Amino acid sequence: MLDPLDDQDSRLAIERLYFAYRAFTAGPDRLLEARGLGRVHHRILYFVGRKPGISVGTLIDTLGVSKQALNSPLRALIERDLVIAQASLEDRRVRQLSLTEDGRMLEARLTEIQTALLERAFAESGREATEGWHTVMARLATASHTV
Amino acid sequence: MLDPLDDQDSRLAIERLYFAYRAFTAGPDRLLEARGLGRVHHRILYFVGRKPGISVGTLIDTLGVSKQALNSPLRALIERDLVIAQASLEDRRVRQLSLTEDGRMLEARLTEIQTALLERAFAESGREATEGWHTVMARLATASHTV
DNA sequence: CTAATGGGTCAAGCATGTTGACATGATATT
DNA sequence: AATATCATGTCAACATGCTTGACCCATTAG
Repeated sequence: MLDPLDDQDSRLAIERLYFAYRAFTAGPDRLLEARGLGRVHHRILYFVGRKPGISVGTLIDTLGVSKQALNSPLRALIERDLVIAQASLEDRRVRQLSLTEDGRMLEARLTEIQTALLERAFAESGREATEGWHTVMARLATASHTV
Repeated sequence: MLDPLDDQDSRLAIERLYFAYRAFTAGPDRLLEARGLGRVHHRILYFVGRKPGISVGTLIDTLGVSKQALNSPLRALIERDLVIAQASLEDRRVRQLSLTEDGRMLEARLTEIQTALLERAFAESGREATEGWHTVMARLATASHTV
């Protein structure tokens, strides 16, 4: 086990996570802003890219927003031909969302910005540190369920 | 050097950072909401706690918001006797901010929530992983300056 | 004395979120 | 066939939190 962290160490960890996250979102934010898009659009692009054919309802649950909050940015993405909605074959009430070619390109660029940042930090830190990072982050990422 | 990350690994890292940060802010958010306070209030409490006697202008720069955006939440904290503003002795235009006893207590509780989360993840991950986490995060946290 | 500075405040505007209510078409139930 | 339920879309009203612009006061610098 570890020694208990003193106040200084705790705050150091808090600040590192805080500023790391800021750095992590700053790049995509700039690119999105140039197109008149925001973080919601980014999250939509990301999750639709992750799960092509995802339904609107599932997307709402994933993002944790109301359908009204989702509607406007989603419509914007569809109008810009970044996302396409197709009625499901099994249940035609359900609209299945997926990225268009343009959508895939934009999503890839956004993800790449973040990937580059992470990859660089990993490369500079070495394999062991990278593995440690993943170990800790995996626990943190699931902490919300257990608290 | 590391092998270049494939798409899967990159997305895993992105998602871990995303969800870890969500878990990290969820606890304080709940406590703050119960008092009618928001994240801005938290950040003010945090940075004033970090740098007692900090001026309003410096706080504005640190948080990266306009003075109008800072004004209302700061006033709320002062009215609730969590923060106290005193004219500087050298320059009486400058208001030096610090936490009251109540402010220190609330700030400590908020920080403790995050500390507990981090400390637990560190403890479960072991010393080496914790060091690796710090190594990577330190680089990420400063990445914004170099990009 | 005058200009610049630190800070406060009012106003208008925009973005993003919420809840409520209602519409529509498709599927499920009886 | 009639009806209920479901997935989704949309309009409206409202709250919040941010922005910029403009103007104020008190204090300090020149």
